[in-house]
Amino acid sequence: MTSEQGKINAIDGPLGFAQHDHRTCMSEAISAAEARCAADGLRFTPVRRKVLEILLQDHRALGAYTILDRLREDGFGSQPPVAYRALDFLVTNGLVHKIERLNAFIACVHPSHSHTPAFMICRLCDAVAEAQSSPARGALGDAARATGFRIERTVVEAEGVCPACADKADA
Amino acid sequence: MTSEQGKINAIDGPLGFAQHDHRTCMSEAISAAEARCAADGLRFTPVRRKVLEILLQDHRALGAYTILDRLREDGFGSQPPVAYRALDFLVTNGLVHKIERLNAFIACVHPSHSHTPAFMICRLCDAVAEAQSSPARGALGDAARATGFRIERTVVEAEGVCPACADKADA
DNA sequence: GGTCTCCATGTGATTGTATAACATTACATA
DNA sequence: TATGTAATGTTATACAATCACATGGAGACC
Repeated sequence: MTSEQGKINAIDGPLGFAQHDHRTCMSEAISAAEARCAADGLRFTPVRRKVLEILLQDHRALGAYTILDRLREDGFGSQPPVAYRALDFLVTNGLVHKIERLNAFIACVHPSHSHTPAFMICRLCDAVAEAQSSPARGALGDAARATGFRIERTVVEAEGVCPACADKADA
Repeated sequence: MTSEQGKINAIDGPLGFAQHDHRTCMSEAISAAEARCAADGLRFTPVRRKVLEILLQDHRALGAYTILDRLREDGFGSQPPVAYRALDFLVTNGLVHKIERLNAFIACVHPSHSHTPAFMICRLCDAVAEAQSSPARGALGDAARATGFRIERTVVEAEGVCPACADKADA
């Protein structure tokens, strides 16, 4: 992205740690989710859509009760299971990821293809960036094979300092 | 280290899924913790020792409130901060690890040298085995370098089925 | 020996996260 | 319209974590 356009397009802050055009990003993600659910015979109901929208709007990890508050503001049910069930659906179908370290949830940045996500979490500003990982190919995979453990799912989360916060610290 | 008879001398890799001599394992771990604290000028107080003993006894991940119950049984304070503060100390100094996926804690199997632990968690019996990892050397490390993210700590946890439970399923 | 300070411990209260159990509604389709 | 199923709603509660503040002991210092 060019420097001039970067400024213009960077209306809504970082996707992970980088600037991006947020308006199109959000509508595209919703469309992708609709397509995905239609293709797989899943029901993209109002609550589920709303929860995904909430997560896409902020583009950061939100706790379940923050999500619940926003659901209430929009006239949906306000009891915990309402949020948790929607989150379950979205996580199960790869549209949202849970950040275990934060007990929080974040919209997936490329929900189209199945993947093994890894996350970088800034301990100063709580920004979260999604990356790829393949932990089953490294030392962990070796250990699993050696002991006969069958890996079904992995959690890979790195905690540290994002570029923006590192710059601030320098200044 | 000198086990009297050969029945269970299997001090092999992932302690979680393998048999091992538990009595010596426990006393050795406590001694190691004592030595470590003495060397670093840390206070290995009764509560902290007790919490480590509780975790070593079970050799599995325990929730904070389970630990708290056992502390109470042994005459220690019974309010959450008592357990959490001891756990903070033990985690900070590498004697105990937190399993984010389970919101639970487990004693480290080799607290002597600093390391980047990875865990294999059986979703059927909740057994946890500790292994080594080096996620900063793989795809995650590449992503971090590319974006300028400075990794300080990583969480690597694999969920799946342990050998014992897989055998049961076959039978 | 005093006393001061630091740190650990203890307690009560509160906030946040997650699920159990059950009632009701919406929807497809037979 | 009747029926089965999935989704939603509600109450209540269990589990996880932190805040605020009081107490007490060990060591440093005069």
